[in-house]
Amino acid sequence: MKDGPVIAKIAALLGDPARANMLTALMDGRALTASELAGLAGVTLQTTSGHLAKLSAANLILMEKQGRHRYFRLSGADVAEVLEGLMGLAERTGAVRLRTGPKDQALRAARICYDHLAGERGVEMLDAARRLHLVAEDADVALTDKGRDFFTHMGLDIDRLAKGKRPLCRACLDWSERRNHLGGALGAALLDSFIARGWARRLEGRVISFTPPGEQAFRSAFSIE
Amino acid sequence: MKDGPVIAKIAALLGDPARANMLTALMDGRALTASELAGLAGVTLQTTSGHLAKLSAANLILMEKQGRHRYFRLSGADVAEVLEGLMGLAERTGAVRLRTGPKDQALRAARICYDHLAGERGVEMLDAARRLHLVAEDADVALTDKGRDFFTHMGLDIDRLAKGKRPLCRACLDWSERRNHLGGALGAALLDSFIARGWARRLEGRVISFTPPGEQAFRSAFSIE
DNA sequence: TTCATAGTTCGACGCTAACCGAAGTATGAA
DNA sequence: TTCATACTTCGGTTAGCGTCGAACTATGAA
Repeated sequence: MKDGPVIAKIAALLGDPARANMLTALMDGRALTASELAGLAGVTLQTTSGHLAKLSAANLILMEKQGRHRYFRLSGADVAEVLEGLMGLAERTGAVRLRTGPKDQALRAARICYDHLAGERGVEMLDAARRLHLVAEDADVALTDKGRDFFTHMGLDIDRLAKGKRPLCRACLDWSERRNHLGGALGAALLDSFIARGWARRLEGRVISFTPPGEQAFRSAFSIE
Repeated sequence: MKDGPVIAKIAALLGDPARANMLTALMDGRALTASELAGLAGVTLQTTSGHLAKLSAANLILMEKQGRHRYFRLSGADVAEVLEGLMGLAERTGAVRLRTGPKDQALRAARICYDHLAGERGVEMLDAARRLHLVAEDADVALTDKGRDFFTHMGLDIDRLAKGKRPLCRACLDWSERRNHLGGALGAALLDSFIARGWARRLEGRVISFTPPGEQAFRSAFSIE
């Protein structure tokens, strides 16, 4: 009698087809933009915006702003578990996952995100930087002393970069990988550096193409693989 | 995209406060009547009837007719689990259970159900009969050869009872215990027998009062405790 | 600055569903 | 048979909410 309404409040949120579509699309933990969710749910962007606001207010999803994009993800595994339970109750057959993100393989491999490296290479680089203790997880991402030495040795002027208004390091959500890569002034400087060294170059659109020796040098520099 | 609507269909059923109240009241596996559920949910009987029809159509609950009563129970533990999950999402505190059924302790202990024994004694008796293999679970409940000997030895004329139109054995849902007790011609004959032996007698209303030696004889006959 | 894209807010429309009164059915009691 | 209880069905009202068009804000690109 007391717990009915509280259950109903949450269940009602899951009980709309459009919202349920959005939530199931997020079930594998990826983050999607409002536009992507609108397409998946089959409703307009205005409608989607309203739905996402409700889901956020109930803390079922979290929002991460990124420029003019807003990425939404489930707030936790428990949400996915309840959805799984509901699927079980509905005696569902296997879920069909829609592939999102750039279809072009080149875009997936490496691309520019505003001004820094994104895609598989970008995510690999931040993973490596963490593994090598070049950066530490602070509120966001912070450069370590070791990292300062490392990037200085690479030819970057960290002090100059740190002077600007822009944060030196920024964890940036990757569009295709759905994981973080390195943004901020450092991320931008690194991409500039890679291009200056001839490791990679910009192609049409946002594609970044590493040359074979360039990719090898990149991997070697960050001890990848 | 394909599983959203199927989730939504179930979730929408849980998303109405009145239905959620009913379902949470059923979460401990007991069976309740439509009237009881109406009271718990705070809606009229008509409204409740409609809700229960929807929940039944979705196979979230099962209905068991019993004279002019209709008992409803959850169709399975998975329903309760999903409800638990939703409660968890809602960060609920402990649930408050409403006590249902006869408040009078005497009624709970033993009473007449139409014409046979119900309450704690009734449930104990059917449990014992199963344990002693006097009855077997058929579509309903069926007398075994061993049971036929047992009850014949007790002085019952099983052949005569079996000749009537009325089923010999019937599993009957107990009002207070929310579990089955033994009804049917055999159940009625047994209660008659207990009263004839002086083990128990009817008091005002539906209360059946076992005498202390009568209860002892009853327990001894069915090897209870 | 100007334009384009991403997203939100507002307002109005329309549909669904919860709700209850009233009437009808089914079962038990007297 | 008559009455009472338990429940269902029907009909009409009402309220909530999902939906989209249009306008507005914010960010990035040129």
